Amino acid sequence: MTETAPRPTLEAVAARAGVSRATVSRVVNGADGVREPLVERVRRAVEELGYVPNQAARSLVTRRHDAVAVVIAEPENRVFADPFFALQLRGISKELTSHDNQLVLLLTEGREDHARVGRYLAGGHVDGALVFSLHLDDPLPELIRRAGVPTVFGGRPGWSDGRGSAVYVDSDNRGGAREAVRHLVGLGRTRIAHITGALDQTSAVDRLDGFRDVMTDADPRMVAEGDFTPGGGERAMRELLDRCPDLDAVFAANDLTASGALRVLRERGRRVPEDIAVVGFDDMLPIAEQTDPPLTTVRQDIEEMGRLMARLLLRDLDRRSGDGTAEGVGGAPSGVILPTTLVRRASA
Amino acid sequence: MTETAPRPTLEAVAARAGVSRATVSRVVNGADGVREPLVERVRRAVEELGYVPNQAARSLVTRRHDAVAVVIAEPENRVFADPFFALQLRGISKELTSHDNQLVLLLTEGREDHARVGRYLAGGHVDGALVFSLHLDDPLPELIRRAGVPTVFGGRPGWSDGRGSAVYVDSDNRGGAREAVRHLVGLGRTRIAHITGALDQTSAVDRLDGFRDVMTDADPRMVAEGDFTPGGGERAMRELLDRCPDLDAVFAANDLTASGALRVLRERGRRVPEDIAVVGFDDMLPIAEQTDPPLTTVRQDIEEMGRLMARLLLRDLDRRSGDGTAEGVGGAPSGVILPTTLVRRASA
DNA sequence: GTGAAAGCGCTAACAA
DNA sequence: TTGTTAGCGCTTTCAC
Repeated sequence: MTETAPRPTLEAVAARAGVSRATVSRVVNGADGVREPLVERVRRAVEELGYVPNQAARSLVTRRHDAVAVVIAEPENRVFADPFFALQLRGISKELTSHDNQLVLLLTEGREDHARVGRYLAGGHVDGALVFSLHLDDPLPELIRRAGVPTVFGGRPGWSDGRGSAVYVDSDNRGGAREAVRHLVGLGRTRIAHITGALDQTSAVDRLDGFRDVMTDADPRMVAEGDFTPGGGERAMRELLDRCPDLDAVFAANDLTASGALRVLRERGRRVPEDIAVVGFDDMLPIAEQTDPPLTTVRQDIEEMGRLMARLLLRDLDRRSGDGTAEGVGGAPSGVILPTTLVRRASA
Repeated sequence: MTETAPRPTLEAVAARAGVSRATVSRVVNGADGVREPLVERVRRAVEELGYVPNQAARSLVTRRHDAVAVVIAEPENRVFADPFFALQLRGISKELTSHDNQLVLLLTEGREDHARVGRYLAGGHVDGALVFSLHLDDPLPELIRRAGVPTVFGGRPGWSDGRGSAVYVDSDNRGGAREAVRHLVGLGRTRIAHITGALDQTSAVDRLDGFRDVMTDADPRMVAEGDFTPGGGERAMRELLDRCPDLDAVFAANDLTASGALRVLRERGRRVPEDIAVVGFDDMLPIAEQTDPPLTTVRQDIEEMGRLMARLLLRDLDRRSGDGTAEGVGGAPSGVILPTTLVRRASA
């Protein structure tokens, strides 16, 4: 490793180009009102010196950081068990990158971490935040609200309203669930069960609601609670089979859950889809394509969700820097709901 | 959203506590040499005002950012298809967090991104970098070297040495592979095949070497090239079966590959493990436990790898801030190799 | 159109 | 032990 290279400053560039710091600053920041020959000279000096602006110095005066925090609050291990999280990050990263913003990742696992995140957000290190995986009792939204950082949520926040508006991006969980169940109905199935996700998350609640929209007269015993994991899927599937041995279809709250259910069905000698049809949710490829049989499932465009969240946030940040203040995007509780599509494979 | 709150400054705290800015700074930064009563007064003022230090101002003078970049260079989609990446991030995040460092995530997908990353790293926005998923022809290491940022690599970098030292953390890919193959030998298998990973990554090469260490006289036709994906596993498995119909075991370069192989075996009516035993690598739970049959595989502690990388980097950063300069940790090309363990399930 | 000068909020000598 | 002071590198009025 070499000596810490003494990085050139604006001053140095100015000297080299024979102009003032102010002029260099203007050129570097693309402000107009500098005459062409000077621009050229400055550009060359920047090039020759390998000048890169010092972000800290800049932030100190502009109060912008061109950085966004991504907060992933997941006490359990779920996020880490499926690629959901990676895909969202990718979408976010692409969008932020194309707007020259940095992504600061904040992973939290317990209560202690919340305080830390709250402090960080309140510390004004980033211009905004993208927040995921909220659970109903999560203290994080409140901390974030108090921190006063512009925020976009991933997934509909679960708090009963009155707590002010929230900007969020979500999949059409309810509509997607309806489509899944209708598909099963269209297959001639009549004894359709549902394995829910973790019901402290709105995505699970919404999918359950979608199920009920179609199965208006569903026997309550046809619904078993899962938790979005394969293990939960297994447990729930066993319950269902014990309670209602004659069921002929299952809609699982996600693909992981479905994979657990499939395992139990195989173990109990039920053929899929002949005896029991199975539909999942997510279309996580490494899961959905690898199960036996491959899973019919509801696809949501995870990467696009991430992208859209970032886009909404950046737009909001731009608006704020115009006037001094701003409401949540649009001034009212606003959510953007992305469509889902049913992907047919062999399981239903 | 409310007005942008005018955050209190050191000055404000000092005024409130009736001391100088310097004293407040000392208290805030935990420097000793301030008498108890004053400390107390300052603490109270900080509390009352809700003071949070302005990181930009601090960095401007200290030239520390307490931030580390995590660079994940993955042109393909592989990282996003398995939870590898999430686990490493978790390990890194935990370690950084406990040392009050932030994690800046840099995802790259193509050549254009490399330049951007290089610029960012050279821009002195972060104190160091953790870099993953290097491929043999990757231009990134060179960019990073030129940026002069202290770096720890995840996985042994593939360049032929002479290009200077590199600090890295890796699993014992070769040893793990040996153990896997020996296990198959111990099972009485004699016609053992190997499906490699993407051979432009050292992990794949090392696992192949491990295979060869044990199967010294292996028929070259018993090795088929894969790419760490299920699809690659399928393709390779078909090849192997066509070339050597009498093989009785397969060691796959990772679990995803193994899952593809299993699918082909099932499709061709070969029983696992009776006819053909299969061993994977990684022990990615959602994959390894869900396959049919569950996968015997070589576990590497991914999260610990991430943790260790962060620890090494932070230690190095601390050392540097002591004297002005420093060599790569230990002053020589140095790698830390983490042990692997064989996990027995049903497939072998 | 360009430059001079005044800070942004903080740390780190140095004095007291 | 505490306070005073001089910048860190940049943007941004405000004159010219």
